[in-house]
Amino acid sequence: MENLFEKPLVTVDIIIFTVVDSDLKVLLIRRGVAPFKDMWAIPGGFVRSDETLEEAASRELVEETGAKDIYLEQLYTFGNPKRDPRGRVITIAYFALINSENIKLHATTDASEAKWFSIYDLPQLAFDHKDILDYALKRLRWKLEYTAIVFQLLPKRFTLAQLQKIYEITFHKKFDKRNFRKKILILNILKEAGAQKIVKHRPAKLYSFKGKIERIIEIF
Amino acid sequence: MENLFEKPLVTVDIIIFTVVDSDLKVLLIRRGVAPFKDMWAIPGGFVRSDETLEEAASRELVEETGAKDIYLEQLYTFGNPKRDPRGRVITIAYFALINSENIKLHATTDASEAKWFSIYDLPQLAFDHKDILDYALKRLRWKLEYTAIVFQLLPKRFTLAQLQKIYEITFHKKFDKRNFRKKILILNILKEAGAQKIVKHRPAKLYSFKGKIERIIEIF
DNA sequence: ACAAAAGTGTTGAGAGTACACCCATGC
DNA sequence: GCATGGGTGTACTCTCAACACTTTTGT
Repeated sequence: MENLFEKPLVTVDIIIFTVVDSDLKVLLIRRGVAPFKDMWAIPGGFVRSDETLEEAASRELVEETGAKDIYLEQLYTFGNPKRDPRGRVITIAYFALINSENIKLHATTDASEAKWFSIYDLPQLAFDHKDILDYALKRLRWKLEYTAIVFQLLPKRFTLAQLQKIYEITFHKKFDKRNFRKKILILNILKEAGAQKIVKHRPAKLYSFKGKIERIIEIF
Repeated sequence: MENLFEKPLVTVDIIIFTVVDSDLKVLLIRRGVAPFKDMWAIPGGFVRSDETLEEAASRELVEETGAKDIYLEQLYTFGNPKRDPRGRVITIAYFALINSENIKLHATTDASEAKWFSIYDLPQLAFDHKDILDYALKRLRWKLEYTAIVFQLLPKRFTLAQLQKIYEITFHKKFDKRNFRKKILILNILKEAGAQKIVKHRPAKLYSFKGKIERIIEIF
């Protein structure tokens, strides 16, 4: 009866999404220890007693990617008593969006153990991490549809084609170019920011996101 | 350094909403012990080591209201290290929707200590429970707007006026009767289910929700 | 001149909004 | 017959989806 109220371990896991090479990717790490040794897993770690959950997630994010000031949002808390064979571990999952520019700057952390995987071509995952990832993907799609979160996946200046590409990748379907551009531009959230250089075809206009990002994302 | 990784306590808290007397209400309990003795708080309790988080929430729900098979959904996890003055307590908040019929059946649990409060007229709350409640209300509004969750707040058979009333209460504004009815009926999710009796005016048609509730609610 | 991607408008269908009167019942 | 809430239709606006050709640049 006593251990019925035993304290669980509490971790945060972070699903880190990015779009590179026309593909939606997620960062996974290879486990060095049992259980699930050598399998791929979502990065995470224990919550320290002096930090908030968001601080814990943010700290793990910096440890894995070196990237600071990244969009981070709490996803869901997974607490099935059997999810970790070693004992009760409750994990608060976060998801993070990082743009391809930041990746290139910081891809050097522990490179032998961390790798970007296409969301459409995943290895087998440790624990219940496949469920967590499925949930994260659902949330990402929803957020792209109903909020202005997409700009977290883009560099400061981008073309409308890049923007459209992100939607096509995450929703796994094509959109009509004219309708897409009309829909975005009518929102009046972009401002023109010069033009591409050094391309071997007609250079596209560059845009940047006008609003304070926080303001628009707060739809939820 | 050792207690930096001390295990936190983990609780679930449940925000239980209902609509009665043309008002949106939430169930609160009066605390019998310090800290915040005699203040009102969201019901909750510790997660046992053999149960899932949802089972813990469901168990607390039964303990507070006696009601089973109630709609329950995970809301958010609150883990600020200072949220409980006694030490680190992480709480996974759930929210539940219960219809007024069920309330009347089970309002007898520990009645001196539990009470329904209008969401628009709340007492001061213990801990960070006001934040949790604000968050729950946002989620409820969002869900009402974009999912078929409203039927969880209604008895099996209901009138369109009752349905409209719930929207007016939670969004705190009036809707046009003709447009509202058109919008609902065109969705083709209701079926007629007889008529009211014993009313002192023209009796309204009763409707019931056609779909499997789970199917439609899964929008998120 | 050709390859490659950028850029641009119109039409039709459906959804949302505004708005006011008659109907069925109990007393 | 009157008080109470129930029930109904139309016209306008706006948003969304379908659809194909011209423009600019580098080679």
